Amino acid sequence: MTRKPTDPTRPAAGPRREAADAEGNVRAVDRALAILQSFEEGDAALPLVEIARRAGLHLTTALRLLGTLESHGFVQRGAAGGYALGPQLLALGERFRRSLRLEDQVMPALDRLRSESRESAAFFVREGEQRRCLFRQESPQPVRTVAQVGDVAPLGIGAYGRALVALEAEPRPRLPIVSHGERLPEVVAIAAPVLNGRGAVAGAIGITMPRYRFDPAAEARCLPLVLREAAALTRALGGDPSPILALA
Amino acid sequence: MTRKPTDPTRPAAGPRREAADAEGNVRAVDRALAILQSFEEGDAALPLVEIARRAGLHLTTALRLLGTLESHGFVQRGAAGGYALGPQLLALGERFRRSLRLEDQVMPALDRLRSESRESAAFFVREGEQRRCLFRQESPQPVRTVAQVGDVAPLGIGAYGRALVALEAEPRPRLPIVSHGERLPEVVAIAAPVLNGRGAVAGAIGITMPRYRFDPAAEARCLPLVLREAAALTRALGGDPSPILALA
DNA sequence: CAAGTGACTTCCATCCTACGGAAGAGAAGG
DNA sequence: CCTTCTCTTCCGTAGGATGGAAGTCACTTG
Repeated sequence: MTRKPTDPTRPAAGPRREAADAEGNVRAVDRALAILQSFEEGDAALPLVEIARRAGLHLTTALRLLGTLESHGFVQRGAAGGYALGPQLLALGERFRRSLRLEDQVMPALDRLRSESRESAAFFVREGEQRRCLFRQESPQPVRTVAQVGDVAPLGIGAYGRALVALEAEPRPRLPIVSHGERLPEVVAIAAPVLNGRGAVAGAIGITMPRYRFDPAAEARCLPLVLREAAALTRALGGDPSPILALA
Repeated sequence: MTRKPTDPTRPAAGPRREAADAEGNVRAVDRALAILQSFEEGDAALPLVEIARRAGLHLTTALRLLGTLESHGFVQRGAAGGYALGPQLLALGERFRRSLRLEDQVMPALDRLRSESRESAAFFVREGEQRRCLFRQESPQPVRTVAQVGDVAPLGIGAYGRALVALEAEPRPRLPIVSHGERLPEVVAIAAPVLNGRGAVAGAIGITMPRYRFDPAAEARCLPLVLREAAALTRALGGDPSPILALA
């Protein structure tokens, strides 16, 4: 018999996270990946003890796993003597993103959106019952960054989240979708779906801005922009934008 | 018996890579990371057999490790039934990059370089005896992309590679450094070092263009741009740009 | 200055887990 | 139908990962 989901003999106390191992997984790898995922936004270099605590691992175990991760460049030792995420992750992350072959089409569209709206533009894709930010261009204005590349958010809420399911929702919403503080307070987002060559939803493109900058003038300026780029990007991906334009 | 570097009984032919395990590493983790690294540029989804061959692993072993990697989102199964890199890598790669806290300063500088030069701009950091591309803004012109975020290249060669060591080279080179087809044929690059608040080299910033676009007019336009942004970025990082300007 | 504290590292015997052989399932092709 | 190929499940074994204990080092406290 193999690993039970709940093991009462586990180190206990209160490790923040737990290596939520699935049945049949390789434990050592589960734990190593749990270590990587124990790094949170803004953590520069974490001391060994902290990593072990977060991942719920024995000190020795964490040390050994970190050594292995380090020798592959997945973590690196900080100058002040802790462990930080390593550069190999950047290389693989970009490789993942390029494997989707969206960058060449999406980035120019985001560039146009940003320069014409002077707001942050982003592109999300659906990932099961979530969505993930794949690309982003920051507003040239000194605004708060609310989202980050690689982040996940729920489907069905927020402009991007609703845009991704817009073509299967009943009743069909008008496009582009505008959300006022729907997921994040004080934030307005405008988004529309993008189709690929097979007519499926490839993602959602749009712009995000602080609410105080969203007035009727901004609305009149930005909505057509988003719609235009959603259609342009759909064409660039070999798709037919008419299902999108039909809801405009 | 364990795996020798060369094992005649291996699945045949030539496994392209080998899990170059270091002493004291956790084997299962070594192998899992080797699987991740066996994905190359342009590989969309690899069949299990191919992954096992590249990583030099038994089929069963590769399958089990892939299962574990999949349950953490480090790989995902393609529609056509193979394995591809997973979205979790993007999240962690970006987290790594943000942990360096350079993005807010570097990206605006790259934006300016790109929009004023209409060429691709990039920022490299030193990583031991190599350098790695951390940020990049693509030229608006339809040019060939030569480098990618996350890529590594050697130090000491190419404009960026020489800029990173410019302040310790003898004799000191003039800045910015210009390379004509030095590392990549048909490519011209212009780069200069960037200093941080402690006076150390934080990285190198510059632009890259196809050789045919580099004429005296382009040179007169671009060199000051790179120098200006190297100094501006140095100031933005709290450093003193005078060592850079002294070599201009 | 010595004792104490806390983070990190090394060592090693034990037990359990990852391993890979073998065989089954499933699809594609002849 | 049989062959061939890729992928998957199963299970006994052995070698590897584990974690306790003790050692090192730097820094603080009495």
